[in-house]
Amino acid sequence: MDRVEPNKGRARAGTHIRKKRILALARKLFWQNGYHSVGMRELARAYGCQPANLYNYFETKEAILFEMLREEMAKIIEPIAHLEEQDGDAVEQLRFIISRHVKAILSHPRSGKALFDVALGILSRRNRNAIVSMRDTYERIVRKVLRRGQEQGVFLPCDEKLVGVMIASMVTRTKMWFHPKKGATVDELADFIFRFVLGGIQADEATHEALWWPPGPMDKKLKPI
Amino acid sequence: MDRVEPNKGRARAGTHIRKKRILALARKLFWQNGYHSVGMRELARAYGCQPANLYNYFETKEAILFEMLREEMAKIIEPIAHLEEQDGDAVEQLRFIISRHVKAILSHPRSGKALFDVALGILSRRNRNAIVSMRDTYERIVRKVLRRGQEQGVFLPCDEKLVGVMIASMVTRTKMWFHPKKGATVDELADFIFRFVLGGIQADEATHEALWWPPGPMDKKLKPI
DNA sequence: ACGATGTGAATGATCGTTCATTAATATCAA
DNA sequence: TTGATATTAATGAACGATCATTCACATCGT
Repeated sequence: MDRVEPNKGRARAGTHIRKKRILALARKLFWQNGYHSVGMRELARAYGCQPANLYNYFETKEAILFEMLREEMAKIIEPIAHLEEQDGDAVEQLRFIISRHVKAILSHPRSGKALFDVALGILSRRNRNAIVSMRDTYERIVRKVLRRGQEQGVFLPCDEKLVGVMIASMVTRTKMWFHPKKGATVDELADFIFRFVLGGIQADEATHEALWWPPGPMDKKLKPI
Repeated sequence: MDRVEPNKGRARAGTHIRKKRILALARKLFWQNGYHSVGMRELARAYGCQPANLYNYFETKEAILFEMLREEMAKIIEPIAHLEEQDGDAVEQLRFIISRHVKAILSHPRSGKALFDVALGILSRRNRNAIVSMRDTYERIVRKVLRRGQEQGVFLPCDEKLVGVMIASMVTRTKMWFHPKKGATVDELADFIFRFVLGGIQADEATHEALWWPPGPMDKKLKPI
């Protein structure tokens, strides 16, 4: 067991770095075993202290989950925030978004459970709103880029919301199955998803045209939540 | 509260249909609130009996989860099982697979948590193997169809495993966000995903060609778990 | 002295599960 | 048809375990 040796009673070593240490451990354990399966006892044991001590750094267990999710969402949003208003090649912007998103998702260690979705049901209304708001920001940026691409004529007329959901679905799920050891690297995976989103798998151009031109009756109609 | 009135002490009214009633309630509650959040007490209350009585029908709480997942996987696999060996138009077969999968995913009521992935970590090794085996069957069928399409020349040369994962990612995640009330119907959603998989969102044919022909270095290399 | 850091024991709640027991019904021999 | 017996269905109380959390107190650096 990789328990950390805490500075026993040693003050002024920095509350901040201790919080970060605990957060890093929580992130690892929560992703590996799920929020409900990881108790404060287990987290304290990994950190190397008694459970009670954790409450000197976080008010509740939920607060740990919240701060962790906030950090992760920030890591996803920050690199692409400038794309919301900035004009430019929409294709390259989409490539950038997918690449950064995949890297953020696969940055902290190994695979894990579907923590994010479970978490939204655990958080208090206030905390949940904060996380959902960040997710909405991500979705908004993606949609802006998708719309920009349509205006530039490089993307087909399509429902940006729906396409955005599809992209997020594919990217977030990589956490469940991707192992960089075997097969491709993270960069190659991101590149694959990007190209898959752009061009699909269809070889026949004529059928491609027939399917997507003119836009079907639902291309502009879908209203996902 | 929609509690069912059990046949109090009335024997021979059918163990089987009672198990099915409990299973239906468990499915609803597990998807709505998550496995860990739904206790045997809550399930018993919904069914209209004491918690102890549930153990006349299921050995453990995990057994309920397992049977429920087995049913759901069967509902996904059965309609497409014949496609594994049967030759035919791969495009239509893929359309059929996606359509059936979406319908199976969205058949039982409303939205919910990411139950499936969480569940795999809860199940015993034996039960987990059974479910994973069914999931593998689904993946195998999809890959067969994707390969068939490549041989027929209607799909681009690509990694069937990777494309299969992408399709499953998009479809399974619909459960999280799709509401048939607003916007499109289930059929329209399935059609969208199908067309998205086929053709992506790209408008420019030249770029499409450049991106996908010849196949990139990783198109045949990726080895997802 | 004071605040940061950590302990150890205890809290009430909830969890899945077990137990002995009862009521209603089905089965079947006399 | 009746009475004995077995089976199914359900009860209510309790079990031990674990959960997040609290509290009073100790330790140590500055």
